Amino acid sequence: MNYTHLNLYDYFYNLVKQIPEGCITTYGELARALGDIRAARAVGYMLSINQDPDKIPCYKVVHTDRRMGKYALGMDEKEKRLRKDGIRISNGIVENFRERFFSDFKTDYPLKKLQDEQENIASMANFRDGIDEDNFSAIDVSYDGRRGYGALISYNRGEYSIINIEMEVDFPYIPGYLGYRETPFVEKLADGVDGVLLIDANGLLHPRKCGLATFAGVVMDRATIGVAKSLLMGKLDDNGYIIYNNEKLGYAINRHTIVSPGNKISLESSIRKIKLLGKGKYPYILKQAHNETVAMRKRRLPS
DNA sequence: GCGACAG
DNA sequence: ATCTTGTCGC
Repeated sequence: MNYTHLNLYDYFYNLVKQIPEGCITTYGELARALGDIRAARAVGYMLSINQDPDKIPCYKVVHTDRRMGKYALGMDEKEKRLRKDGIRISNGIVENFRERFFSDFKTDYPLKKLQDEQENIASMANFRDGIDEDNFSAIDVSYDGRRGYGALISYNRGEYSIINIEMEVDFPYIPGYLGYRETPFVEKLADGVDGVLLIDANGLLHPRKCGLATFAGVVMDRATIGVAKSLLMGKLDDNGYIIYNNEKLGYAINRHTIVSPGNKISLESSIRKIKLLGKGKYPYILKQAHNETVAMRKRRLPS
């Protein structure tokens, strides 16, 4: 199963280049041009790692409430560049915000298209048991800017083994779109390793029923279980289940161990498996995978 | 004004 | 996730 490989960084920086001379826009407006207001923080993040502030004019992006916002080259520099464009600033507030506000981006709202794709992928997930659960692997990824460090720790046929990889990412973290960021790691790490994949994320417990565990599970036609450390959405009922729109989508083993099925496994089996593995706590194998990715990243940091 | 917001 | 340029809703 294939899916859209979109370089959201490139797409985004091209949107920023569209802001006309003498105009400003907001983080939120750029997020809407991407297709989802929930990308607003990712907009700030992508601007913060902008490698070319002269060609990609991120100084033109300000807060919705007219505050100037931050700038990697310093607030004074942002104010200076804005003033040069005729933007009036007083006490860090944009005075002529209204007449200089630009929102007419030429865009095809890529995140909306990805949402449609997620719904389609979700419709292909199945939650029937049948896969051998005795062999399993845990996957996690750490980041340093656009560089990602992924690790897989597997317990197969009584033996532990570890695989790690390093790749550049072309998609930032945006709540609801983790599949597009991390599926490439899952595919590469789990290729040739059999058994159930435990993924540090949600599966069914997702606004479009397509968290990373489901997304990657369907793409790879593999059994996956999502084990998140915090609640993305929904409410806990009296029995520990997580309910969203009157549907049971997940289960909280504890406050920091949120289980939802990804693909080719039921919610009940997912709960049983993770409860057993972690003895009611966050499974150690997932913690190990996380520790490994952090170690990889620190090893690579400039010495 | 404070929390939500997978990683 | 890292230590970092947000927004909305209660």
